[in-house]
Amino acid sequence: MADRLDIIFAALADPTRRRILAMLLEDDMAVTDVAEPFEMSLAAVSKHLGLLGRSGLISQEKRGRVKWCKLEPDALRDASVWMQGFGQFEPVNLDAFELFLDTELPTQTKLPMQKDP
Amino acid sequence: MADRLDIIFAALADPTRRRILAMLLEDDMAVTDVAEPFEMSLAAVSKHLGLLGRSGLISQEKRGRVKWCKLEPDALRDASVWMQGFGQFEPVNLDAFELFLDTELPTQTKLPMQKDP
DNA sequence: AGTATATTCAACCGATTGGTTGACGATCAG
DNA sequence: CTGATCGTCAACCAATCGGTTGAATATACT
Repeated sequence: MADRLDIIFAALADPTRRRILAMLLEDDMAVTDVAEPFEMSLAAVSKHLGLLGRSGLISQEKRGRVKWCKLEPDALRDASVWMQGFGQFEPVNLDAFELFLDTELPTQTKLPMQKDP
Repeated sequence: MADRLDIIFAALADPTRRRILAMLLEDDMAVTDVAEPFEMSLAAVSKHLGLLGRSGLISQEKRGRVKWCKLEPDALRDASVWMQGFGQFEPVNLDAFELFLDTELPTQTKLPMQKDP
């Protein structure tokens, strides 16, 4: 039942996981290396990585005995789009932005309003 | 301890709360009216609103016996900026959006990239 | 004053979360 | 084969979450 956005936002709602994502922004890493800067156990970090993997924010590929973690920034798109719906705060000017939406993008532009089952 | 981003993302990680935010995008609402379309108890919705209030995503002002809830989209800015750091992808339509920014808006347009502590 | 409306509070519940530890299965090196 | 390394699994724990119900508190209506 858990919506995709639920999972993404929940994944982002933890500082350890955000820090992991920031680390992976620089380069792919093995699980052990991801865990190294943290003060918690390896198992704990492994769990975080598992959750990030299930959320789609990272992918994991095992090569030999090491499992490589790779950032998948595309997974953030839905969440980002959702937030854009509220982001009239955005760079500047609400009216101009709405005008932009209405004129430049004839198709699917309206903010992704979401029905709930 | 809980970082501001923790609270924001956690607040967004629930479909009920996202739906509430979407409702408030249209207009300010009283607690009872917010609760009306949901199948859960009023108290449950009140809790959600409390959490949204603590997150800063909405503000609440009591006038008479009714408490008005107002969306505060600025609270999303930090989270949005954080996500932009990973979102090399475009907000809506990259080219058109940048054109929009450059033409309609002479001032502060570039999206801020963010360093991580 | 008495009643209805708007909202929260308090206590409770089951499920989930973020962490621990110790054992375990793979895989590599000597 | 032996031993070290990589990573997960399973069981446990305390805290939080999302929901319920019933009582309590304001404020408004008549």
